[in-house]
Parts: sequence; structure tokens; C-alpha cells
Amino acid sequence: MRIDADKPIPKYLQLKDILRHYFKNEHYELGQQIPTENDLMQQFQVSRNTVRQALGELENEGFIYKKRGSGSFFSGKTQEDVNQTYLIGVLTPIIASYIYPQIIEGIDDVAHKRRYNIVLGNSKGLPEKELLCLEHLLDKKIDGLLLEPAGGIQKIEDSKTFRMLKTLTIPVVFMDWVINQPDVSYISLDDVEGGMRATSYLIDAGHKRIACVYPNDHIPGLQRYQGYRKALEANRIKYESTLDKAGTILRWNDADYAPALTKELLDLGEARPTAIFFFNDAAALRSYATIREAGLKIPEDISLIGFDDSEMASLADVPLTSVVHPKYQIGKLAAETLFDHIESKENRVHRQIIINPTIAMRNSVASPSAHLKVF
Amino acid sequence: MRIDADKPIPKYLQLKDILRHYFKNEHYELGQQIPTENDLMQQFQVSRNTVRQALGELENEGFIYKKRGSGSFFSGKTQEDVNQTYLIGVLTPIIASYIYPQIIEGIDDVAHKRRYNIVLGNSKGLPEKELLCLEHLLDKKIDGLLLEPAGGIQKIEDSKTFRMLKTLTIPVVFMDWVINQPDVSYISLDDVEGGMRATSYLIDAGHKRIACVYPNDHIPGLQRYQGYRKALEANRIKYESTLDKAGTILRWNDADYAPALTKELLDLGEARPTAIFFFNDAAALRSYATIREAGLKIPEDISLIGFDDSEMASLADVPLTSVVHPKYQIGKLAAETLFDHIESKENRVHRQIIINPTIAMRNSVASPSAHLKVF
DNA sequence: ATAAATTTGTGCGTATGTATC
DNA sequence: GGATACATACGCACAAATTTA
Repeated sequence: MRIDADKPIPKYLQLKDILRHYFKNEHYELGQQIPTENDLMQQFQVSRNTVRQALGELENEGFIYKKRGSGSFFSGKTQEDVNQTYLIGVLTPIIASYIYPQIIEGIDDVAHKRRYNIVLGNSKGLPEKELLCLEHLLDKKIDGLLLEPAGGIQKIEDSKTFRMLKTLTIPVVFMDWVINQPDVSYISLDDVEGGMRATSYLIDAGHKRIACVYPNDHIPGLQRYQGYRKALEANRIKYESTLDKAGTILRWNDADYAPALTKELLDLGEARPTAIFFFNDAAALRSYATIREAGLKIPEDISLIGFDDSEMASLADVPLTSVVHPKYQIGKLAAETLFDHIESKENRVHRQIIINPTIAMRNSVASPSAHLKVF
Repeated sequence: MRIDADKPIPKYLQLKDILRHYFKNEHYELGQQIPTENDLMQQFQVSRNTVRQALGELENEGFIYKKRGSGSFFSGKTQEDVNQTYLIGVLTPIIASYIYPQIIEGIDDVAHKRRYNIVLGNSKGLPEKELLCLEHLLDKKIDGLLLEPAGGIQKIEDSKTFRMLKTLTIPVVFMDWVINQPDVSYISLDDVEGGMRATSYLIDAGHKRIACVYPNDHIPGLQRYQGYRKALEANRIKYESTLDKAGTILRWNDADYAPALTKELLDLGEARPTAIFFFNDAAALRSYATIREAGLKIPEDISLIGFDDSEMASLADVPLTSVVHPKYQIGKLAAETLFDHIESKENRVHRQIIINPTIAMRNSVASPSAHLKVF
């Protein structure tokens, strides 16, 4: 390579570029001395000032360091290393409750081992806020992003956030969300399968009148409901709209709607369900009091199954059987995938992992009691 | 100010310093033009190269920006602004459970409004790990630190971490910890007062045989126990060592020791306590099953009071009366104090806030039942 | 609207200082 | 001490962008 005076590109910039490639192609090692200023002057036929300007910028950018009286040396850092902040962004709709603290812990454990730290963002389930948080995180020069979309009614693929992510060069891994595009990575629980297994578990226990309590403004909630419908169909159990109880959650993780819906189910009298599948543990546990007030015992009179396998589920007076949400594992897998992407700048192989949920069997499910079977 | 050729300090560095002070003292505004290179050459009797070297570095450091053909302009940034990352470190012994997610949320809500983001650190209650996390966080150039010490047996003031913090220039605010030094800020709950109020609440309900279940390797736990002893003394109730049940928590938030200690209390037969003060909600809730197995009813046969006012406490079948730990509030106050320190680089007025806890009254405390009063 | 003046950017040559080997 | 290498400093010339007359 030679320096061309005719080019509109300044000589010192040409020299910088030449040297950077030189470091890479000649396999410069950390601390290896580079040619002296005088050598470079002669080799490229430029003035010492020009050489110094080039070396000065390379030093500022962290590629080399200089020692007066000794020489200039390669720092061992590549283009990517220099801009590395060892920070990854984690943007979720909630941070303080539900499954999120444990997801975050899974991520942090993986990150800590690699000297990375997490920068938190909290979209509070609002797409506009998600966009704002994303901007804030990018200002912090994160090396990668783990995102659980805020949701909303809109398809994530059509959202402003998604369009913004497409323009980024840093890798992104989605959590708890399935995206029908080949060039994205995600780690998600199979919510449909989870709903199906929960319902099938109740069916296997002998139940035929099974209700579902879920929110209709929450994608995973709707998917779990879909699984409920699928399980009924697969077992040729007639779907009854009176047992289909959809509520709305104004803010994330608000299970306040559940007790009222449960009450409606119990008020059906003899037509009431013998088992209820709640879309999450919080909704199920909030309904314990309602069921007790109606004079019914769990699980003798009515079986319940939740979703998420939260700490509260195991601490309840009747420990709640629940579909296991592998929170920590999802965080861990997502972080490992992200670091894989960060480290392999070139051939990024996208991972799309869908985890099949299992069931944590506890004491809230039993076979339907005799007097109900008679009916 | 003049540039002195005799000084061992290079002229361009002298010029940089002069200009920086100039910006400050002459009240330069954002975008205001600074003297041209030619002006500076003449004013300070140096060559254009020297001027350019000084201005070049000032530009690199973010103090000025240049426009070819137009001039050089003050960026409006001060020494501190330039190094600002808009990141604050949050280092706690746990991140995924107990009071911490909500503390973190309180911090994040305050930080978000000021365009700041949280960088998480998780010491897992280990002083060595705390030190390591601190190093990692400092590598990320955080503007401030919120710390809940990992604890351990050693006094925090004598720890390596504390010595390291003393050498820092960034502000630090401690959470949930009282430090007997004038030049530190902290926001803490008064754990002694909390223990005292919990015990007094039981005494006021008519209890005289009150047990305390707590860990003896956890500072806040010991302080709550201290409050228990103080309340007994203040009410002239004789302390009985059989009702004093200390356990050890191997890892943070491990309440597994509690049921066994509760069992020992119940096995005292007629000498058993009529009320138990548990050092936290998790310990109390874990013991519900043990109490039920012994054939006792809460609160008719035995009253319980917890500490922390966690979500689980209100969801329990017998909602647990508990001392309120203002988690979110502590996070919020700590963050506000930290930003106060960050913004007032000079006169930092240290805040030492100790919050008096209140009690969330629920259903787990009643007056001692008649047949026990007879005894 | 154009030309001239101003201001920063690029580049060369030279001299001397200072730290390292 | 001498050679080498980077650091500081001056002067000059021309280019490119912007402002001003």
C-alpha cells in the first residue's frame, strides 16, 4: 500500500488506515513495537508531522500506546475492542416483580463471569416508553441488548422499536417472544404448549368442566388460552363459553381482575367448573380467598392450576400446582446467546429457542369429588 | 495570565489550562465563539501549531467544537460534564428476591427521569465478591454508587470495600445500613425500632410469652432482635432464653432454618409462646405449615408477626401482619440523595436518614386465647 | 450573486528538548 | 556518553469551508 497525494483523502488518514490493516494482517501482538516515526516518514515519503498526526489519533483511539524515548507499540486492541464498554442493556416491561427479577439474575450471573454488567431499562409495558428507554440505553454505548417487548396490541414486527432495532449494529436477543423472521434470535417459553399441558393435566386428573381465567390484552396470556382450547379439542371436550373468562390487565402483572371472574364461575352453581386454569400464579392465588368464601375447599371441591411456578405458589397454604416458567434459565440462555453474537462479529448464527414447559405438581389439583361426578 | 517559556510545563498545556479557566470565569455560553487561532497566536505569542495542539486536545476532551471556515466554539460542558456517563452503579447482596427488586425499581424510576441508567452489581452477600463487583462497576465509569453492604461479620468501616470507597471521587450512598461517620450518606430503616414496634404490638395485644426467631449472622436481623429485647425490657417482661431462637442463614434470604426453630418452640408444650416475632416474612410464612401440623390455628392459638411487608404476606391464607419495610421509598430516597451529590460537586451536604417503620396490620395477630390465659 | 476576507484543515521543513537503551 | 525515539515548538504554504463586504 502506498500513500497517494492526489486522493482527496488526507495523507494522515490514509496512513492511519494502512497501519490499522497492517496490525491485523501482520498479526501484531500485544506490546509489539511498530515502525518508528522516522521509518514511517521514509517508507511512505511523508513528513514527520503527518506521521505524528496519524499516530496521535491511533493513540487516542486506543490502538497504540507510545513511550517517549522507546517507541510506539500495538495495544492488542482491535476495532471492536476499542469501542467495547462491557455493558449490555436489559429492557423488560417490569423489573421488580413477576418473572423478571429472576430472569435478570440469570442474565447477570452469565454477564458477571465475562466482566460484563447489566444496564437496566424498564418499559413498564408501554411501547412509547420502550422506545425512549431504548434511546437512553443506546446513549450508554451498550455492546448488546436483551429485550422483552413491551407488547401492546400491535405486532412487534411492525412497531417503531423493531424498526429502530433493525438499524443497529449491536446484537439483540429477544426474550419470551417468538418472532417470525429468520435473522433474529429469541429464547421463549412455548406458552401455547404450556396452556395445553396445564389443561391436559387437569383432564388427565378426570376433569371435564374446566374453566380458563386469562387476560385478553396480553400476548402470552392469549397464547396460554390458545393452548387451553387446543387441549379441550384434542380430548374432545366441548368448549363452553361460560367457562371462558377473559379480563383485562390495565398495567402489567395486575391480577386484580381474577377474583371477580372466579366469583362469576362459582356463581354458576351446579354448572360451575370442577377445575380452573389460571393464566398465572398471581391470578390463582388472589382467587383463593374468593373460593374459600364460597365455602369450597381446594382441591377437594375445585382444582386449580397456575402458571409461572413463582415463589408464592409454593408458600401458599395449599401449595399451588403450576406450569414451570424457567425464568432463570431463559435469562441465562438469552445472555449466552447474546455473548455468542457479540464475540462472533462476522458469522452470526441466529438462535431461535422455544422451551417446552413442565409442570410443578403440588396440592391444588385432585380428581373431581364424588358428589360432583353424580351431577 | 501569560504563557511562560521557562516553565517546565509545555506551552500548549499552559494554553489549555488558561482557556479552560477562561471559559469558566468569563461565563462562556454554549455555542459561544472563542478567539480564533490567529488571535490566540498573537495574544500569547506562540506559533499556530501550538495553538492548534491545545485546541485539538480541548476538542477531543469535549470542551470545544470546531467548524472549518467558521471558528471554534465552547461546547457548554464543564470538567465534570465531559466525564459524565449517566450511569449509576447499584450494588446489593441480592438482586432477584426479598426487598431488592423493589428497591431497584425505586432507584430506576428516579434515575430514568434524569436520563440516567442503573448498572447492576450482585455481591451475593460475599465481601470478596463485593470488592470484585465494585471494580467491575468502576471500570464502567459510573457517576455514582448506591451500595447495600454485603455484610459479613466484619464491621463495614474496617472492610476493604470501605477503604476502597474512601479513595473514590464519585459520590456513594449507603442503603439499609447505618455508618457511624459524619462524611457518608445513608438511607436506612431503623431495624432496632422495627423490632421494638413489632414486639410492642404483640405486647399491646396482651401477649406476655413472646418468642423471637432470627438469624445471628445478619446485621439487620440482629438489630431487629435487639429491638425485641428492648421492648421486653421497656414493658418489664422477663426475657426467657427458651423463647430466643437464633439460626444461621448460609446464603442470603434463606429462611429454611425457621420451621425447625418454630418446631422447637411448639414442642415446649404449655410453656410455648403465645406469639412469635419472625425476623422476616419468608421465615414466618415457611413456618405456617409447621404450626398447622401441630394442630394450632393462626391467630387464635398463636399470633405471628413478620417483617418486610412482602407481597407474599398479603397473599397468605391468613394474611400476615408485618413491619413495613419501605423498599421502594428507600430506593427512591437513596437515588435522590445520590443525584443531589452528583449535581453539587462542591458543597456536598451528607444525608443520614433513618426511617421509622410502621406496621401493616393484617390477620395473624390476636389476643391470647382464653384457655391459654388460664395457664 | 460574486468576490474577498476569514478561519480551520492538511502538509512540509526544521530545531531543540527529554526519556530510554 | 552516545544513539535512538518520541515531545515540544516555530515558520511557512496552500486547501477547503464559511462569512462578509
